[in-house]
Formats: sequence, structure tokens, C-alpha cells
Amino acid sequence: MLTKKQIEEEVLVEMEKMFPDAHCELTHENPFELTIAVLLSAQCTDVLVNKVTKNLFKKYKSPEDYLAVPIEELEQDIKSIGLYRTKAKNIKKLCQSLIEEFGGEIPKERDQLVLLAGVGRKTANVVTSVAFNEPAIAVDTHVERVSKRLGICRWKDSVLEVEKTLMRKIPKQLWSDTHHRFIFFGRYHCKAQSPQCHVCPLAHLCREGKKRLKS
DNA sequence: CTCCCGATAT
DNA sequence: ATATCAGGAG
Repeated sequence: MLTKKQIEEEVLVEMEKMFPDAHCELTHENPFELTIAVLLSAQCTDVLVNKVTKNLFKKYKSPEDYLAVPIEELEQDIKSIGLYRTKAKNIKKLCQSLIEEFGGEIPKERDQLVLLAGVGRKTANVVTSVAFNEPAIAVDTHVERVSKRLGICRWKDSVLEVEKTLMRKIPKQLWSDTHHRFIFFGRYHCKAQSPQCHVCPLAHLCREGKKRLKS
């Protein structure tokens, strides 16, 4: 298991060198669009989501716009994303409670955000961090995989345990940047199927990297 | 835990 | 053919 010192002095330093300007790759122009984009991104790549939201955000500007069309039409508009029936239903519910309970605006507090349909802890963390500039570490598939391979947390840890460990071992002012750097690292180098351990600057301290470089 | 699910990479 | 993709709800 990596120590807090190793994480701060080696992992975070290398991550910053590799991805100095890591950022949210879901295209959006306001908190509402960001929330919809993150909701759509479940079990789907950012590239696909951006392809769909390019047209979606032209057609639907407000919660009222999503409520104005039959659900079948919304389903067709997001079909290529996958999980489209669940997501369409959640968008409808989310828009309705936005209007009825939140004055038509995306709430800024995570406790409020998770009350919205289709918004869990991970999505809420992305919205608070990216849209409202509040420090948070959203643990998605990449953050989880990278944290476990490097040995920052244990293999059996739940996503909540991973998040707690990261918050404990990383200075709060670096939470949001680190979150994005872990995602870039996981997406482009430490990939699920074929991690690039042979060119990874962290391989010398990575449990999984050492194991993979032997074979 | 299972289910939701199309697109893409391997 | 199978694994994976910025997960969440029941």
C-alpha cells in the first residue's frame, strides 16, 4: 500500500507532469447541461455522449423542453448512448423535480443533488466540482481502477471507501485536479484492457505495474 | 446482487 | 466473441 508521502511526492507529481491541464471532457455550457451529460455518461464513453449532446442541447434548452416531448421521442434522441430507456425516464423525473422542488435550477449542494433521479454520489461530485468549483473526488471506473492498481487503496474497497481514502491521502486543494488527472491517466495510459506499463513513469511503485512487466 | 444497453476496442 | 465505457436504482 502506498503511503501518503509517496502519493503526494511521486504519484501526484508525475500525474501533474503527464496531464497538467486535465479537465472535464463532457461538453457543456451550464450546470444543467453538465448534469444531463454526466447522467448520460453512465457505462458509455465521453466521445459518444458529446456526439449525442451536440444535437440534444440544441433541441432541449430547459427542463420544460424535456418535459414537453413524449418520452419515446427523448428515447430516440439518446438511443445511441445505451441504457436509453432508464436515462430518458430519469431525465424526465429530474426535470420535473427541478421545476417543482428546486426553482428550475441545479442545486449546488451534493446532498440536494443526489435527490435528483439518475444522480448518485459520483455524478453529484462531478457537478459540485466542475460546475460549482467545490473540491470533490468523483470515483468513476477510471479513478477506481487506477487507485487500486497503484495500491492507493485495497482491491476489495467499495467506491465509497476509495473516495474516502483518496480524500484522506490527497490535500483538499488538489482533489478536483487530481480527480481529472486520474481519469486522463486511466483513459489514455492505465487502460482497463491494455495498460501501457512499459512507458509508465509510475510503474516502479505500482503493484500491478511490477506484476505486469515481469510477464 | 441484477438489470439496464448501444458503440467501440481488443 | 467478449470486455469495457466518467453508474444508478430496485
